[in-house]
Amino acid sequence: MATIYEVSKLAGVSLATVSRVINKNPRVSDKTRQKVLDAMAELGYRPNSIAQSLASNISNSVGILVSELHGPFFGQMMAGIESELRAAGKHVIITTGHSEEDKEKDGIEFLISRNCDAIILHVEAVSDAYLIDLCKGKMPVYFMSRLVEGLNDHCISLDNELGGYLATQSVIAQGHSTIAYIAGPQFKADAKDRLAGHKRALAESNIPFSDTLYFEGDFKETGGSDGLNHFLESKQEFSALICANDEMASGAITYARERGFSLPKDLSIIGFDNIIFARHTYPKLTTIDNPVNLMGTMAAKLVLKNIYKQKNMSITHSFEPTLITRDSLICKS
Amino acid sequence: MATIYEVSKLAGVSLATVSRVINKNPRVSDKTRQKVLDAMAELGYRPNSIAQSLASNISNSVGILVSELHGPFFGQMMAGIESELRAAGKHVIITTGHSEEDKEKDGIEFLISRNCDAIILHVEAVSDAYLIDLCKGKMPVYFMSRLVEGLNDHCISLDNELGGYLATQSVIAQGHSTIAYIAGPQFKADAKDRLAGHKRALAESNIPFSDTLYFEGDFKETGGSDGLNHFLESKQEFSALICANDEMASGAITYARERGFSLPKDLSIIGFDNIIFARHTYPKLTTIDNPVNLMGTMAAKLVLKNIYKQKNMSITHSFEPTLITRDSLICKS
DNA sequence: TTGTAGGCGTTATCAA
DNA sequence: TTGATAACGCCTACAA
Repeated sequence: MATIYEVSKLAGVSLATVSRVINKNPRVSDKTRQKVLDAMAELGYRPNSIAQSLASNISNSVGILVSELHGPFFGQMMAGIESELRAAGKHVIITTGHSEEDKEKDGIEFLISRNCDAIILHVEAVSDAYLIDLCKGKMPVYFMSRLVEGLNDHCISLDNELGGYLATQSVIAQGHSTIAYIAGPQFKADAKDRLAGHKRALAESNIPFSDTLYFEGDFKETGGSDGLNHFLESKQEFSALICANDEMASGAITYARERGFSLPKDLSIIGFDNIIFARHTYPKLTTIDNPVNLMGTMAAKLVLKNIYKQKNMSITHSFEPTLITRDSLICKS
Repeated sequence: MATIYEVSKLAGVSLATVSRVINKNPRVSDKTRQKVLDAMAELGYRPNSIAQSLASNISNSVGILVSELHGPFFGQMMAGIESELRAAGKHVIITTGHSEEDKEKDGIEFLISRNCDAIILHVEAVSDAYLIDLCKGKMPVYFMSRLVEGLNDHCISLDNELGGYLATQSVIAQGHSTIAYIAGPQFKADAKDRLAGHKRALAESNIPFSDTLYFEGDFKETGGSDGLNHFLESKQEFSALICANDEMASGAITYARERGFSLPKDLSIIGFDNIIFARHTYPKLTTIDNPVNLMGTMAAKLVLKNIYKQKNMSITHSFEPTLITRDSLICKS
């Protein structure tokens, strides 16, 4: 592979001049620039990004930590981040945390050791205190889908409490008053917030929150089936089921049918996140939209603005969920 | 951040010695090694991976190009690749090609300019000739889910023809003889192979292939609904529908119900890929399993073996699809 | 507008 | 077993 040195020789100019045209420094005469460009083309020259990084202390890469690489939620998020960053010539280094504290810390270490210019984290298991500490370090850190106290400027987050409220309010509006709730893992902030919103909506309508109609799931399909099974075993009456995410709602729908339910007549179900697949359940899932793709691009813009000093980036830190009405939630008969 | 130089000073040894302990070179006395280790700990030293890369010409990163970051198929694939590579201390740089020739080439360029040690490609739009040419270059290249003529050692692929055959054979075995087929985009090799398998099974049972029962979809949900709509409009009779992937099958299922079908009684449907969600359609989707996650780890192992010279890596280049029986395919009544 | 020279933090080749 | 010292390919004052 040709180096800057060979280009300079062929073009008959100095290293510095070649470097200038590579970096689009305007202080080069058009004539010289053309000579250099020609030489680069002739040699098939490509800058060595590693050497650039070492010399400039900028790696043009941003680290991303997500819980999982698969799954509709993270897919949308990564797609949003990557497309925005890629368009700016930055690349993403992606790793996973699997929602486990050790693995998340491990992943962060990994990213830091890779000399990213910044890292965007979707962490769930690690504590706020740890993150606050992390932010004191040299590596710029940003958070997706998580609001860390005192670090608002570093966060792109969804108002999960409002989403939880919206879901429950919609259910109540359809005349339901016996409502089961399958929550996400309560060590996850968004799961906790959604539950809080649920309780607020309940309280607002003077419906007591009942422990026997509450189940803590795992945010996966199994959480939905396990939860529903739990409620069914307990012989509680309920006409609606709220799931803290769409995967659990899918699991619940599938399981409900296995148990002989006719949906949505026998049971109304609402989800959360509006993953792509939500419109392909039967009945089509009524859910709360989580604009995670948009939030991904926003996180990327935040990095572009703060780290790479790009202008004209208007940042929205906080997003609001909205109700998506489909067929799985109907009036209580 | 501390450098190797500061460590050497604190430990009272030379740069070279510190470098040796970093690289686990055994030609260092235990005593010296300990001194160095202590110094590193005291300074919180972390090797600068960029400098390492520049000096050693190894970046410890492998580039991945997938069509999309979202979507159940690519999620599984990336998860497989990443977990295997990450365990070996390598990192992945992920970018997208969107199944468009220009963008795929662009992504490959991008990855090459990033000095990856190798790249793993899931490309669909680019020609075999281009890939063969690419392989002549300096960058080691591997292919996921695609068999390039003459580059078998570089490929991890699925026998799509067999999968297509299996699907159709299963449908025929259930007594169906009027069978509609929604294919994937025919510029994609796997879509073409699946169709070939379909035709072979048809021929084997002396069922003529009918153009009027063929539709070329887009591998997305819309392909399923569009295709089914097309067949319905054409007033053809058919008792079974084969979709070349699960997303299209989902779309078809949803659309069939909108058109008043009772599934699977009125229409049997089979998919391909066995994405996670396939068990949550209604009826649960009978499909062909595509072990893409496993194939991802295999691609990673291939790189680990060939590029990073890891031992004990047994490689399987070719995978076989299997039938997954659920509820969407039943006997012709 | 262009060139010179030092430095970025390691690895690797020789010697010792 | 250890230590000098020259790469690695590029950026960036500083000088001209």
